[in-house]
Amino acid sequence: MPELPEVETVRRGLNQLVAGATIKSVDVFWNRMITPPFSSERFQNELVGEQIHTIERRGKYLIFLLDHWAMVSHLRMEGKFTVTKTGEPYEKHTHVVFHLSDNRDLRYLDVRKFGRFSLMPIDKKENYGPIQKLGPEPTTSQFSLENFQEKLSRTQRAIKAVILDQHIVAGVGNIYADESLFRAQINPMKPANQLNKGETARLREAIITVIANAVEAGGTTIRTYKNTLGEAGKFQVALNVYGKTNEDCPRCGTPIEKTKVAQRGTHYCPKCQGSIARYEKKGPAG
DNA sequence: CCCTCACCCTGATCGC
DNA sequence: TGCGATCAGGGTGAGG
Repeated sequence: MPELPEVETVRRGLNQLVAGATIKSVDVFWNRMITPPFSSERFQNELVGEQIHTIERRGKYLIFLLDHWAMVSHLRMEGKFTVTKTGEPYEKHTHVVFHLSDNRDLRYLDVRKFGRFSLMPIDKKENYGPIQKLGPEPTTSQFSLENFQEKLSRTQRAIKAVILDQHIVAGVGNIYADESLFRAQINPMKPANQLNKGETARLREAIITVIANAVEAGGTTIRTYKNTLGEAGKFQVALNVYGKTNEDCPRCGTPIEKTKVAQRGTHYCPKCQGSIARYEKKGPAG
């Protein structure tokens, strides 16, 4: 499940492997992967002869800068890139193949077919709606405390739902949301507008630190996948709560609990972060 | 505007 | 052993 650190790791790998290469032809095997306004047919045709100059990232989006086009790629849940020699048998779940002029393929694999590609004219790349709407990158210089505080004060949604919202801050997904809230010792269900100034500052720092540490570790690898870009991360050894249900909290030894917040599996320490009971909606017991 | 939830997909795992 | 139900969750869009 690629979040910012995994996508950044993929970006670095792609820049090493395919920057400078030229696209000879493109095969799309799952048409829905290519988003409007362009059909998959147009997508394939427009990319012929384009050189890949560099690959950028914004939030969880990859942006391939070509001669005339910016190709935006989102890996969603399970998207992966591989680089292989042309002619190697396609692995299962191969949906898009960029044949390069140097006898290699850049291949896109995605078990669940959630990933998406789209094309923007290079001079209008800033107009790509989904990226325009993103919140700041989670770095000290871009993610200001004042802006974060202002956003939190305007909603009573659960704080976890808010930090997963890409319009508030870009790049945080389910793993790093849980880890950041644990680090800041804040309950995931706490209404955002109930965080005091100290908690808000702590959470901002936690998000910045957790993401930066994960980028440095090359992301988190839950399952290994040979020869796949960005899947040799080491951050999983640093996880404190994500996927640790019933294991001892590394801070206080209390068993980690799992619940659902904003339709997402949510791991937290009931002692360090407090019980969720006081935030649960009243209703029939069950 | 604010918020919740279904949907898109497949594979792994769970309960019986 | 089989088999249906459930879970996994990023982003979008429908609808309350």
